[in-house]
Amino acid sequence: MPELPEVETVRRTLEPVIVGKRIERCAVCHHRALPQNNADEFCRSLYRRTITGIMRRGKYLIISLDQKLELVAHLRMTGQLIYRPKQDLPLQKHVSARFWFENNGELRFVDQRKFGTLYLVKKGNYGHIRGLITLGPEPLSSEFTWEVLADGVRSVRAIKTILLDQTKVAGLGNIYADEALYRAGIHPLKPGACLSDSEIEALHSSIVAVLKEAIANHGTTIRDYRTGSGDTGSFQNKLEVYRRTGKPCGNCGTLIEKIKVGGRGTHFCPNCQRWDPGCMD
DNA sequence: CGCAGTGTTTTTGC
DNA sequence: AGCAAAAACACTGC
Repeated sequence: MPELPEVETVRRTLEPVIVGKRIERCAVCHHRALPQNNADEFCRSLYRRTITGIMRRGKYLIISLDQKLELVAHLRMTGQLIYRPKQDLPLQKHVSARFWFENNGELRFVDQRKFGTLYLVKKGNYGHIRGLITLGPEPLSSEFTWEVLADGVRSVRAIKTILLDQTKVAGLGNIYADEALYRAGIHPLKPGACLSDSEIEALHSSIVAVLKEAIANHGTTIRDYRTGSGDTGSFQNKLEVYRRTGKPCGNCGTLIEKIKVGGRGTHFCPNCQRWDPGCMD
């Protein structure tokens, strides 16, 4: 489910409705969602805490509370964080955790595959959230220049694999890695070290552009992803290669192909995205 | 019915 | 260093 645009959309949709609210009760339905916290202690610590903000870093959501606490969430494949203003959320399968607020309203963590995780930490104490502390640059921040991308790309690994490496760029997943490479006209198997400066510049602007457009469209809903309001996104209608195997490329008409790169399904146009295996010589 | 595949990440062993 | 596979799990599609 959630890559940077989806997590950012959840952040933006939750912010106006949960910041300032006070948690009155909490329930943990799937204890594995808390890899580092005891469920009882977790709920006790959250009792009557007020939400003071919600931030995003890569694919992590960080909900700040008073008493210098932070609730860090990673939605992994199918996690949803949805706020409902009344007690009107119907019973549903796969509820991992529930947070009830004063004066009604509930924030619910739903996760079909149960890979998603919640951590309650003292502000900034991310020591045991390894994926968070090793995160690379935020692609929509000013620190993410094409030169920074060029540094990350210096490797014999396939460029698609590098884009999925969260220590090189934070927040790209399978959908937007494929879409960015298509826009930049770069074959997903091309070794990072083979990219020219102009290709890296094109890739850099493609990454920024596709992420911004996806956020403007509230993310991509294939199946499970929902915004913080429970709505689907719409960027699935604008995908150019992802899940378009066998359909014509919008640029040249060649049929989109699907291959495996680093164990992940990878979609590309064999005509627009070419690669000379001799580039490593 | 059975099995491969799915938006993520981490760990292990080569 | 980098790669592949496996592991968390539930469900869909062929």
